Amino acid sequence: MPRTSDPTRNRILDAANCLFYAEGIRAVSVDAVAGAAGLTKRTLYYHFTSKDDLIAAYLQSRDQPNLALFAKWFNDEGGTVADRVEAIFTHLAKAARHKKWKGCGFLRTAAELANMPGHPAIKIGSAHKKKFETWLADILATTGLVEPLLLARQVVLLMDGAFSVMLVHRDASYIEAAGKAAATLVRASEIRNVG
Amino acid sequence: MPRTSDPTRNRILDAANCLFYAEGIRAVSVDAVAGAAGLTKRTLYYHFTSKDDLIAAYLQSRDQPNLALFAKWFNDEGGTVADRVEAIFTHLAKAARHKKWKGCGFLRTAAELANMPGHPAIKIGSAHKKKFETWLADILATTGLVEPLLLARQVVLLMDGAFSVMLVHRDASYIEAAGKAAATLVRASEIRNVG
DNA sequence: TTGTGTATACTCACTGCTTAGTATACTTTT
DNA sequence: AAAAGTATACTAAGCAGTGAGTATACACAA
Repeated sequence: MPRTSDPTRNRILDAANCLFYAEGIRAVSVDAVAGAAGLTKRTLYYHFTSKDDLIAAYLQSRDQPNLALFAKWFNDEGGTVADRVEAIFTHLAKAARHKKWKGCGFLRTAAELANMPGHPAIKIGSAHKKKFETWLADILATTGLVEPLLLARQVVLLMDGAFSVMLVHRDASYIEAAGKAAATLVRASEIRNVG
Repeated sequence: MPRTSDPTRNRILDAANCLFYAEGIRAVSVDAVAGAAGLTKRTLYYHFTSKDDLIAAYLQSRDQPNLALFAKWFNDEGGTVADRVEAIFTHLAKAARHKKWKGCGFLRTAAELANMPGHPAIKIGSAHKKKFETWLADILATTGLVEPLLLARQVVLLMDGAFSVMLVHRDASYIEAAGKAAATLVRASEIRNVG
């Protein structure tokens, strides 16, 4: 049984990450991933039991890095909580202007696998989104805002809306509009708390 | 050249609508659509030039019905504009609890075709979303709210966020949270206008 | 130190199936 | 007869997954 730190396994995951994110899950064959990783399909099947297994592992490998990036964007910002939440969107809009940007891998995979609700990859996506929501709710609660759970959820909805709408319009100003909305909601929560 | 009102063409579109929405674009073969429509693939190719053409026609056929439904949900509701906007989300949440519900066909198609930015189906999706945004902005402007364009866009972002997040969590309370956020934003816009 | 056993990590070649799209011919309608 | 519409049967390519075998490395016994 190959170990998690296996360099070959990681090479396959890197290739899967590139291809699945760039082209989509169903559009990329196992052969293509193996080829990009510089080995044969049979070897890939030595490290992963199936394509579904590979898809799940691909998303799992994106969980921590993505969360860390959002946290960094928030933490590097000064000002009020509203400002710092909006900063996440500002950085997202910047990233989204790059040509290779194709939205959120978790959401796109869930959309593609909408006919398989119990798919392992969707569960991993669900856990990932929940982690972000909880992280944000904790921050909002610590700041003393009212209804931090609801507020965090609403910010998440704006963020995921921005991810999705971008794939339709390819216009990063939507992400900035979402950021403004998030800031408005946070400030409304501040006001309600003070008053 | 077959006409738009062709009953056979519509039968194919109905089948495409059911299958593409239920299973996804790439997961459904042209054969499957033809079979569900009760005819052979060759006949389908007489009415549509390619699978991409069929996909685009499928989304085009959903444009007006979907917009009409949202308008009905809004118009049937009494109360303030905020209440009526929130009503759209409430109805959406109700629809989303059905097992067959699989989110927004336009967004899911855009997510699946994220590697083909210029695809006709994505352009149709873009036009559809723009129409809804414009319809809402007109209402908000007529009501005398400040920045109706931005506000309409933010409501759209919440709605599309709700569509997408639902595919990950399968929890309709997210749609209600989005509705509350939309109402909060609309009311914040009212307040700013009055003050 | 040489030989034997074994697990790891890999490749080549393949199966069985599905795919989008087409060449050709038949039927029905006008 | 001519045109529209449909079916049968096909091509050529791609797909996920597998059977069978190989190179390497490392363990341990003689």
